[in-house]
Amino acid sequence: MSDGAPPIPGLHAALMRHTGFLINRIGAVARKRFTERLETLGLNLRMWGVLNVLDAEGPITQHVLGKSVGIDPSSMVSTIDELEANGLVERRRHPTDRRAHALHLTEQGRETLSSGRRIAREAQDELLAPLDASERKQLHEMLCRIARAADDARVAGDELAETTAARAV
Amino acid sequence: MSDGAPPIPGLHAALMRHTGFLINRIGAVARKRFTERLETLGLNLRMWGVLNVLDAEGPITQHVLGKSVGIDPSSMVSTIDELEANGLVERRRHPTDRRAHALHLTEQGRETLSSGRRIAREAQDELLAPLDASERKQLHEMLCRIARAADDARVAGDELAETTAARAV
DNA sequence: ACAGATAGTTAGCGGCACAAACTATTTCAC
DNA sequence: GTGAAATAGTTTGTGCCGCTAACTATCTGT
Repeated sequence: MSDGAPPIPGLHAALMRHTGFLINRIGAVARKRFTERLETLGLNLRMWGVLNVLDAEGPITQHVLGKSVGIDPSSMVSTIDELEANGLVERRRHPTDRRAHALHLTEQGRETLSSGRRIAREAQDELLAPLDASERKQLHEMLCRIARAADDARVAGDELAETTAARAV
Repeated sequence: MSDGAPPIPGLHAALMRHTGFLINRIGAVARKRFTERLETLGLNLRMWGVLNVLDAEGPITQHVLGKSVGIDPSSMVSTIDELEANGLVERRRHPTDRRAHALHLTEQGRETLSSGRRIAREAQDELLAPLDASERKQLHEMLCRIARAADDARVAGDELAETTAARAV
């Protein structure tokens, strides 16, 4: 650091070589930045994900919601607790299943979501600043494929585990 | 869930739209998988990063190493502790600065690193399976640009903070 | 020689993902 | 129908990780 030119940059070439490292690192930065911005709305990442899916899917249960956002059931409890305390979501009675809740987005929830979307757009523009429009599209498409494949593998792994467990019984 | 076809996939469209969400999600999956595999070598992610940079940069101090890998000084202590306990790294005397350690990679460290590289290659191939060679190259190049920009912003932010602090004094 | 910066260490906090155990309810097999 | 197993939600606890603050030892600049 005392040398004139920095002998070692913040990101070392030996690590930049690995695509996995880059994704991991960028993901961490993106998460951190976006989390900071969401705080201005009283939201965290999980709450933001919940609002999005809830808006798209109408009233659903915590279980299904958790699957869609990638939150396990126990973490879902506190997430919904907070959202409900802030008046963004309501736990209503499920029409047919008395074990389950039907989660409803409130009007305020919808408003907060739309503010969140603006913040998300800003954060994304900032993150993808080095890319032009067509590159962003390419990147997005490739990431979609990777995410799908990774999720398929996860689901397949789950089913395999279940099958194995069943076989063991 | 009781419907025949799954009404909601593991990754919901409302979230897949956001590139930031995808990067974040994929980063988490990649991290998790790679971490599991590294366990077979008795390594975690931070230790793996340290070995890589140490191999590339020869003996350096913990401070400089931390900057390169993205580990803060306090976390670096336990990381090096573990590596030293496993005989992969040695804390030797720094030739000119008695406060600092000169970190050396041992022969065993080099061997473990090369096993780690094989594991990293496998994990990367698995993650990027949906992409062909030219797409992987494109993706990598774009991610490099994003990571550089993000890191530059971070450094600039640090310097701004320092300047502001200095001005305040 | 003294003030301030720097390298390393220790301790502790807060957030998060995950697992285990529990209650209430539903579903399925018989 | 009735009992067994599965499911929705909740509570509690555990371990990891990144971060901060405080401390000692040493270096640097004037």
